[in-house]
Amino acid sequence: MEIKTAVSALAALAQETRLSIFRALVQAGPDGLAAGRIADSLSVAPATLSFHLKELSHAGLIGARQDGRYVLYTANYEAMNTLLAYLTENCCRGATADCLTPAELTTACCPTPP
Amino acid sequence: MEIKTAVSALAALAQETRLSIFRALVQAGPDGLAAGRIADSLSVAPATLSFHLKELSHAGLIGARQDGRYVLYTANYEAMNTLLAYLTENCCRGATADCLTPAELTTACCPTPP
DNA sequence: TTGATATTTTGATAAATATACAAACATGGA
DNA sequence: TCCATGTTTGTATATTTATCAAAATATCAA
Repeated sequence: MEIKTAVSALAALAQETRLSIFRALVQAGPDGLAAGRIADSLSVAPATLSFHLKELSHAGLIGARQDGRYVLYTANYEAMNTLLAYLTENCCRGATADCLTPAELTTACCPTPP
Repeated sequence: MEIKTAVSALAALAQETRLSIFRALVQAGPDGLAAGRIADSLSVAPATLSFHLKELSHAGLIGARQDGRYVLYTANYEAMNTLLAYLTENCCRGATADCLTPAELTTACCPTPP
């Protein structure tokens, strides 16, 4: 993972509204959530929500698909897992046996089958 | 974990120099690294490095201890693990069996024995 | 005590960004 | 066509953010 990619992802998450959106999507699972439902549950104005969704999307942390008149957003689990692995990469240089391996972290959440 | 805590941690990491510093400390392990060694390896001016170390420290991501005329900085593994667990909390609401549990993530790297 | 090394603080500067809202626009379905 | 769902644009405002030079602090050694 490129450091610039990691920095954009972290910057996108470093804001309360966006972090809440992202966590809601992580918890929603692969089916995702319609923009309207996110707006309702977080009490954010539609235009403001769109702005934040775009930020997360640009950072590669979420994806979107049209479903009828709804737009369903989903967490990009692979991107998240890659970020987690990047943060802990080469942890302790292996000095502590209990640390998770990069492989274990890249499948931390909803791993996509190869 | 409080969302504001998570946001400060993410904001602290959302900068190239600081992310590099933090990753270097994660890899250095519990012994840590002297400020000077970090400055050398990243080619950052001392004052600038101090500024960034303080940011990371305020966010609770690193700690420091004096060692002779050196100051040794260490990653706060517990804070990092807590952050990872917060991001993935309640992932998929358990729909995917393979997801790591919060407990597994809070010991992702260099877990502190209870 | 004096000098040398290591690190932090301060003050100044310069550039940039970030968030929110209102209103207009686009798209899909009944 | 009309309504519901979302997105875009323009605008306003406030707030940071990163860096450097120079001075200050701290520890050790001669």
